[in-house]
Amino acid sequence: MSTHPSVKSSSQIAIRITEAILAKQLAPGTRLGEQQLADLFGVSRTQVREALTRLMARGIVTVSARRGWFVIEPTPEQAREAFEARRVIELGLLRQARVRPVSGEAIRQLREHIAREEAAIAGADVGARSFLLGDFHVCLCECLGNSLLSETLRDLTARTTLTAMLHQSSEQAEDSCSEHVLIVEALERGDLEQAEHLMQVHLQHVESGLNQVRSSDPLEPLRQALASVSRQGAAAGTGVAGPPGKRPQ
Amino acid sequence: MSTHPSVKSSSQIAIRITEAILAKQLAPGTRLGEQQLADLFGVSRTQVREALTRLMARGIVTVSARRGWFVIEPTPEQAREAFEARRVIELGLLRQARVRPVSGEAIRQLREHIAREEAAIAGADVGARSFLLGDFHVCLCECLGNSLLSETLRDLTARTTLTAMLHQSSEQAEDSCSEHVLIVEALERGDLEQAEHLMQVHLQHVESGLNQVRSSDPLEPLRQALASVSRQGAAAGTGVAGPPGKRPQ
DNA sequence: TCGCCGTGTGTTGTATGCCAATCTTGTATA
DNA sequence: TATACAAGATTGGCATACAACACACGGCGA
Repeated sequence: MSTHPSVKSSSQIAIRITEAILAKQLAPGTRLGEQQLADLFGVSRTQVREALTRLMARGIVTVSARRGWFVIEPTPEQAREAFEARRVIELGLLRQARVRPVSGEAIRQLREHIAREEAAIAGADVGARSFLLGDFHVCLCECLGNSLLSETLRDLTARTTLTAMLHQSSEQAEDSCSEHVLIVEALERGDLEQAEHLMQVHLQHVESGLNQVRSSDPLEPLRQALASVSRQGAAAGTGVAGPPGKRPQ
Repeated sequence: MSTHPSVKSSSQIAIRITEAILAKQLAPGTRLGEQQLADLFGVSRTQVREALTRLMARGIVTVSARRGWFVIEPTPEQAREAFEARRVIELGLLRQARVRPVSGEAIRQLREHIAREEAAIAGADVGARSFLLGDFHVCLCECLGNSLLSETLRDLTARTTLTAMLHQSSEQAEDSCSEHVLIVEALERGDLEQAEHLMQVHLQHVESGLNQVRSSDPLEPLRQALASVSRQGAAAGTGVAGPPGKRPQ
């Protein structure tokens, strides 16, 4: 899978990178060299640049002039904004859903998604777990009938995930999953007010993890700078989009 | 300004195209030839492709394989989705704003924006008017403190504008502007519930314009196809894709 | 030893040329 | 009239070249 040369289009590359971030396989601040990625995916720099350009437009990577491309490292302020944006969208979504009742098919899909979450948690698959826990919100958005917003939400989720890595929030996977269950149950009952409340609380829980760290440890940025480096090495170890030849170990 | 070679980055090109769309200077379906734009901006195809790629990621243009790039032509269904997304975001925004009161500075900025709207309406500057009427919503979003969402909102506004052109909704500029006034006044009073209601109504008004047309005239797409061509020709007459030299009058 | 400065190296930014794929269009033919 | 075919135009993508710039390294002076 990793060095497979048959990756056709640049969008495939963008998707791979996004997935890697959502699965916590790419740490914030990771360098994404054009030539490196080109070699890895077996394409030319042209395609890689196109993919990175697209990701930049979505706010997932940044480019430092003539220095390179990097996975974004959200500042606490940016993290707050991302959560705020998620609150606006997800709560607004549930509120608007009052007009148009949730279909049974949507409920079924959400239940299926939660089943996958539980499987990933049971199987201790960290990557899949992280991905699915974030993807639930995207899935919910799609099930409520708005695929436009789901794209935005996916990007925001990526930011959130990166923030969580950077500020090492304690991801209580089981808690998140059970909260997802409660939300879907409320939706099934048609109790959208309750669903909205539960979502509010859920997002608050997710966000609160990093607030603790931030407020209690003022010299946290330094520790994180170092942690970021070590994690970068770990990412390369997985064999994924992390620099291929790079570390001779 | 038109063939000025000093247009540095591809983002400038993307911005120009976006502005042209928001100002209704680029009709939906307009062809955006790579070489054409390259000549126009005095850069190579490389830069143009980058800009177009970015716009595609934002859902403003599409590329038909080996046929060319085009300004999107939202289908009625897509138009509905865009409005739905705007409702979710803008109403959600106002609801979340209940927690954090609106600052006086924000009110001041919004009032200034409305003043510009009124000036554009009085001056009969169609481009500026269209741009400002749409930009109000983006501006509101930024004033309420979320620059992340404002980008998304800008793209959605672009879609909305294109929809309006395609289904030639009667843009009652004065009405929209006075509704903007009411919304800001509600915000100033701190009556966020009322502001939310007003926004709901306002968006409904904007959307309703095209529903009429769609239901009453089934062969509308053809007429629009021709209208699109004539506009395209007019745009090309200015020296191409529209934005730079603007109207030689 | 410490601090400053030139140089070398690596990476991106951009342009250019090239060629294949294929869509459009115009034309010729049955 | 309708179909088939050929010519032209445009994108899709690659390789390359080269400039601009950032950064690390090593030398030089104090």
